[in-house]
Amino acid sequence: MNIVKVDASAAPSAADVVFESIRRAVITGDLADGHALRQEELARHFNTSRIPVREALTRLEQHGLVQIKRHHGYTVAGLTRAQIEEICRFRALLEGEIVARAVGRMSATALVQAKKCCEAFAKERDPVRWGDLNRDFHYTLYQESNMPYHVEAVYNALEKTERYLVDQLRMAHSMTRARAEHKAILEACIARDAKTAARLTREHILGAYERFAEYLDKHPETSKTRADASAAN
Amino acid sequence: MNIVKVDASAAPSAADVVFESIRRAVITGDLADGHALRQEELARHFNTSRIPVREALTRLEQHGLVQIKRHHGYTVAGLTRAQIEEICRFRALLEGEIVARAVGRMSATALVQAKKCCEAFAKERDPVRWGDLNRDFHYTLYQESNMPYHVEAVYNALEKTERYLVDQLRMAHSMTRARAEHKAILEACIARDAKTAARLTREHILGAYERFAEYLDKHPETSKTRADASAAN
DNA sequence: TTACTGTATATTGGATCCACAATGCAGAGC
DNA sequence: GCTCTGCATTGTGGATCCAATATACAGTAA
Repeated sequence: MNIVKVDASAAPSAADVVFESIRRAVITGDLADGHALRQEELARHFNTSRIPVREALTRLEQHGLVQIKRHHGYTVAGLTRAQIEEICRFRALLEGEIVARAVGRMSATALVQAKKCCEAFAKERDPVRWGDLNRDFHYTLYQESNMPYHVEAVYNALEKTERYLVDQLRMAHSMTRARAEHKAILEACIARDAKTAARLTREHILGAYERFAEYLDKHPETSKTRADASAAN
Repeated sequence: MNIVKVDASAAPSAADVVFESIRRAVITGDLADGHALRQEELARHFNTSRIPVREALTRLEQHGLVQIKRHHGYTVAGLTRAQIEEICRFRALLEGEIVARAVGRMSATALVQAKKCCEAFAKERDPVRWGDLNRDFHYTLYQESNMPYHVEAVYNALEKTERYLVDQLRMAHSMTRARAEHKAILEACIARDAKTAARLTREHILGAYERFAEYLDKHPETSKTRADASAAN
């Protein structure tokens, strides 16, 4: 047959669309922490009934991106500073292990792709794209680690904190620092130096948290998030 | 007031009940890998409509305990041997870190409780209870680590593999070995020796996988699971 | 016989409807 | 004025209903 082959059964369901859409809005920070997610309103917004909306919300709840209180509905789940810190430690531990394992297996094409991601990140001037480009760079390095479960865990951890950490990149020197750190990690990978790549990755992640925390200490009032609010119930 | 105080709003929803029930059946192995979960059938079984059943199933899917194929329904998600291995490595990495952190903070009451769990596990003769008792022991050690996100990740990882690994405990000497390993971990914790506790924990987890893998190599035919089957689709 | 087509059945995905809980407010009683 | 009760409104949790897809099978044409 001369017709392009596509798997029609892979078409996204309404619940998939709603899930991805809300997920994106939460992880980018477009939906503020604590924002109430009304089922009827979302159903109208996506032109469906409440059923797919509810499925999307239960999925998001399992990811920890939204919270539910019985008969009160779903709200965007904010993280406390302590939670953000723990998640960063979690990522540092795992991502260090993943790159260490991946370095030995990295193909030439993967390294080329990583270089491109690294450069794209370095060049990008629009802060809203930094999150995606940063993610692209790291996941390119991880893709041949053959540790899908670890990578998935990192992915879930990252998406919970990304909106808080990206803000920190807007600070003076933070972006130049991130560029340099990416470059150093990439070079360690090219040199097949697993130990260094792992250490640099851990430092990169924990350093980002440190700068985020410093920023919060200095300018608590500018915090658009509730990251420093204590558990509010 | 003299009436006992309970939070009525914390009462489980129908979806909660269905979720917990199916979850338990999957992690204990009562529901075999690949088993089809029919919504109507489950709804009748739990005396509800399909709506709470569907919510439970979407939650289980996010946990990776069941799989969905569009318009074909949900099935119990089995793991391949490679996946089990990776999850064990994941647990070893995290649980090592968690105990290391927890050892310094462990209260006397937690240590007493851990000792009780350790003994209860050692004494138990019914294999179906081993999984729970093993979990109780380890989580008692972790509960004061102040790393809830890490513990949660371990919990999710463990529940996916438990049904495969518990079988291995029925083998000759495996249970005695597990008892001894638990005792050694507990003693390292009492001695506040974080490094040893972490090392022993990692060895405990990876050792259990090794013995599981050996068992599979020797008796592939007895494998009630599809752990060694290649991706079946 | 064999390949193909149309239909019946089973089951899922989604829409609509209903019951009940939570909140806000107005009015009664003090 | 203050508190308490009852009602109206809003929104969630669950039930029922409908549409669309997948499978099985019978019937038909070559």
